[in-house]
Amino acid sequence: MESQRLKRPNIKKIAEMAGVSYGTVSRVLNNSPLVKEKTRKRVLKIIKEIGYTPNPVARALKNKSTYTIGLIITNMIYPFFPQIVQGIEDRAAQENYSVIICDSQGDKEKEAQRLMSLVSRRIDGLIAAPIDDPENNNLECYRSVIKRGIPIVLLNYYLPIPECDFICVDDKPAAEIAVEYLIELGHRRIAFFHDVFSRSNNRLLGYQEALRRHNIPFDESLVFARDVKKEGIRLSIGDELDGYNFCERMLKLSPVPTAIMCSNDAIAIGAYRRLAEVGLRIPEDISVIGFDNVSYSNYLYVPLTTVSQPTYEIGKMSFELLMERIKEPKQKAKRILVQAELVKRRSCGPVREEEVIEIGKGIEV
Amino acid sequence: MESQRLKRPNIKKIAEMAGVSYGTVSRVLNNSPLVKEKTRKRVLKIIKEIGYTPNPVARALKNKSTYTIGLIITNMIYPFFPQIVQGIEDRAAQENYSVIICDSQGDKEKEAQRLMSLVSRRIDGLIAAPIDDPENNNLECYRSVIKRGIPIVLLNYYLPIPECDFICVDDKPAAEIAVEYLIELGHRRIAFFHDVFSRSNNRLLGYQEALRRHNIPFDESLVFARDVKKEGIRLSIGDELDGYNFCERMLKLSPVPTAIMCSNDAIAIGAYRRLAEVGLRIPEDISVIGFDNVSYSNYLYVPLTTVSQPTYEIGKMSFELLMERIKEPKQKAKRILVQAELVKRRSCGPVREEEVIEIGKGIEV
DNA sequence: CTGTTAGCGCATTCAA
DNA sequence: TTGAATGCGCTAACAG
Repeated sequence: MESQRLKRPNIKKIAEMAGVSYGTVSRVLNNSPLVKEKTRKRVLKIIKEIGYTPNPVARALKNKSTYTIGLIITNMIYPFFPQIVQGIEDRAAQENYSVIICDSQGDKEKEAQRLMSLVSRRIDGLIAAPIDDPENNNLECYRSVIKRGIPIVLLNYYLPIPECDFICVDDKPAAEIAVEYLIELGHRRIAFFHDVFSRSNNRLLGYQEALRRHNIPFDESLVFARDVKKEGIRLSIGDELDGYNFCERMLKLSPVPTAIMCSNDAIAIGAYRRLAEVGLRIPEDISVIGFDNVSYSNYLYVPLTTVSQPTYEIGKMSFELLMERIKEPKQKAKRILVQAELVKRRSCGPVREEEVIEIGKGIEV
Repeated sequence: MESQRLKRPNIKKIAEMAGVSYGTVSRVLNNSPLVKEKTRKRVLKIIKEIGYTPNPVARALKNKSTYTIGLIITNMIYPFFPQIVQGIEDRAAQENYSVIICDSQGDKEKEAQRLMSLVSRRIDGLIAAPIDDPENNNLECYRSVIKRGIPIVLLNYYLPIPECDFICVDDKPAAEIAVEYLIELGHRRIAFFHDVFSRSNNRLLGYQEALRRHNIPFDESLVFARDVKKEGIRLSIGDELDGYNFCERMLKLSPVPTAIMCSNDAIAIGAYRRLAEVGLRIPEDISVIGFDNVSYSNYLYVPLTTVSQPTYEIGKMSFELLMERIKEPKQKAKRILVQAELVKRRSCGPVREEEVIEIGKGIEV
């Protein structure tokens, strides 16, 4: 049963070798000023010589702090997350924290299981992107984490728990700026392609706000979304297909919209594909804007204008938020909205003069 | 200094409430048969009532096993990794293991630092995708991990440490099959676009092997690679630009190759872009094959034929390899090569009859 | 400044 | 079948 781990030197061994008590070694390790410089030097020398590192497990048992945080995300595959994780991990490493990664894969049971596992592991804090579904999330589980005294920084999706900090990109103005850009180019009939996340609702709000500001009536038939009731909540994987399908449906509208605002780049690339099949040129016939600025968006056959989120930075900030809260557990919860930025490339152009778009001369498929 | 953690019930508390000694509670927790059924029931009831979970920190201190593994990868952003991580994490969770994630970002110092941190945390094992550079890796650090008695499963890049297991996609035959497919379509002048990883050397080998088998002489001028000496080893980020540049250079060749084998999809999309600019049609004028089968590859303006690696499965397998080794530390190291698969889409077609390709009628850029 | 010692929560051995 | 006691490696309080 006992694992085959090698016997590692411990504090007693060091003490013995240095000819001091192990309390003294502990003081050296913790930079206590109550050690004579000479003794400290001697102890440090021995420590270096045999490559001793204090056992964090024992330390954690004593201190009730594991120097470990949990990170739970909805899906690594979604291109938003890897950089976030990178930002968190990088910042955490600087502070000697380790990050336990958990991927709920959008599955409520998995999320609950991971949450309990993390709690039982005595993590010092949690950064969590909860499952983005108001009707089917693990709110109570998250509450119980807080009740256990473990601070939480929420990412992307807010849960109504007053003790939690929250960080997210400010989607509404981001989308608003993007749509406004289209309007300035003369577009008035702008479609909106939706994914299943509530964040894209905020983007929709931004879209509507931009229209309102320019006195363009909101036309619900221009908003395309997956039918969650029929198809169930699925993760973002496969948004390309959604974009493709939305576009197909959109092209049956009359008149055809002259621009599309997509709630992510995967949707945009799906739309691109359908437009190409049908022979519509971007941006001459139709303009497209994406969201996320994924790496390939600049290399589509027409480089995509898209909204860029500072993902690495968000990761870094969320770790810093968590640190603050670990240090000051009682401070008022913060809600941080990060500004995104419109990256203008070639997929948007002035609206066409003529209204009628001819369809059907496209690439053979 | 002491963190504000809530006092959690411990084994003594349970014992007290159940009216037994805490040794008995421990036995219940560890499914010892030396407990009367009635006592067990009573104890379990109390445990459930107050939601007690044993403290894994204390347990680890006692058992010398933390039920934690380390995972170190070269870069989350590289699309290969997220699914690997997902596979590992998912499988680990099933076995009650936690995964500490580390991202070296291709930086040798970071990798060394993470490695030491992981070791000092007493992880039970390590899955590592080491920095892929024969002249500048942390071989000695990895050796010292092994010396500490911590087993390692190597991912992607083999380090000459006999105790390490190894798992990777079998790149050579994968590329070979892809190139063979092009040859069967009649192509004889096939370019190869390289990234900076040693794995793509194996793909190059596969390319050469396929040529050899069909008596096509290898022409070095058809192989395009970034000049690592001049530009330094950089991570895969930005491969799109490489693909674009390679393609630009390739198009100056005379005669222009009729097909391109790319060592990843990002390179392929960059090549696509350049081909579009110049008005070359895929696959009528030129065929393209990628590698990785990233999610968008099916949605390029011509769906990309590409080599698909079972990434999630590889993650899962690497965890299982590690488990085996933790249980049987002395067994002979395994080296597993996973087969990849060619996904045929629309980017490849029969070679053109005429040899001369006209360039310059492309999309205005 | 330094040595001694009492736990942290648990698994396990030894008695009973 | 159960209780008592020891120690895992460390920190911190106390005593000197």
